[in-house]
Amino acid sequence: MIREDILTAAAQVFGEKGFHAASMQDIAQAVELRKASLYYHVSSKQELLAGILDRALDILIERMEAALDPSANPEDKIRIALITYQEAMAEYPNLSAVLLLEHRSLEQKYRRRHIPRRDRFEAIWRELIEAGIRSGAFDCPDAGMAAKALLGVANWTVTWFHPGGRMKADEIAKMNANLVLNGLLKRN
Amino acid sequence: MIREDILTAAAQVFGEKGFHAASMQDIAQAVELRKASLYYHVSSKQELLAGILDRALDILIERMEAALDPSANPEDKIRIALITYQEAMAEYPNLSAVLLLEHRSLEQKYRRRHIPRRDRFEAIWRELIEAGIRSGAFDCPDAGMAAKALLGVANWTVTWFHPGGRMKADEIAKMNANLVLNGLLKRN
DNA sequence: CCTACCGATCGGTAGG
DNA sequence: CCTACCGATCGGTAGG
Repeated sequence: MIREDILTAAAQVFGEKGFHAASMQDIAQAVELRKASLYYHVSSKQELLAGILDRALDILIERMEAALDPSANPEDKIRIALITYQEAMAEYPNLSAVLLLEHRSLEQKYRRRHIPRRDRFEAIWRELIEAGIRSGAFDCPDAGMAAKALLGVANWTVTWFHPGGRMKADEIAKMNANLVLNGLLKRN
Repeated sequence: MIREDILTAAAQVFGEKGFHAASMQDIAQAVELRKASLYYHVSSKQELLAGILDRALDILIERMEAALDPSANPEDKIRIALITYQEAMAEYPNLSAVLLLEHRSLEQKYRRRHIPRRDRFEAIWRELIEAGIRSGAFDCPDAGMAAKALLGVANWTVTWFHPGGRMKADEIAKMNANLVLNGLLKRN
């Protein structure tokens, strides 16, 4: 589908320049069409942004669900989830960057659909942490805050990670998972 | 100075809308001038952005240096630095948001001046962590990565914190500091 | 510090 | 999917 190609190109352009700095002309050039032709496949720049955010959340949630073993203990679940999440972000850097940094450019209409989905994604993390508190493994006064901290560690990587850098994505993912889990686990 | 007022207004507008979504007209309106009059005090929109980033780094570095006791142990230093940093960000939310999220809108000329300053700021954190590794207090395989993780926890708050929310800034600062330090400290 | 204005570019539409 | 074009707005300047 051409629409998929346009979405991918838009994610790249939005991810590199930011939503408002990117133009429909930039996207048209990336898919080798004229700007006006984009509007046969897409109704507006806003709808394109919303489509990217949907796709990004779909992929990330799907990956995490596929990786999580329901019978594992809370500690292992969080470790697996965190590593999977970070590796998926490294695999789809443009989608991730747009999801995490550009959603504020969404206008009301689309934002009201998106924010609840994003909140549900955040709730997955909070529930994983709550399970670890209930089991007695974690020493943590507030699961919601811990989820924000955990997501801060993971999400912040989109602002600085580049594939050619000193460390590979999976190394970063493991080290961050170790640090976060060490921070959550109870001390004896 | 009127220039200071313009900088403050610009930080607010850039912080709320993002650099490219904000117009010089928006800033003029906020300081009750005509758009053209801004150019008597400021040479360009880019220079405004650069001025905000300078001011933000100046304030944050000054605060941290004032709070740090050189004779304290590494663990206490990091705790104090982290709490001070987060409270300063809560006190200057617009400057902080622009510093952390809008620097990529800087054009080459200004970016080349800014990035080294920002890197030096990051180096402060890495060195604090290295001191803790040397003293034997921290169990951490890579100080640079730990600094990125720590900054992720702190910096990510600019994307979600609002003064009227469930938790106050100083509570968040303390909880994040506890989590990060717990993550860094060696287990016995 | 203002009014008036510039060329460029924006998102989007008409019509085929 | 194209050419041609729209009104609106952009950052910035001229001139006083």
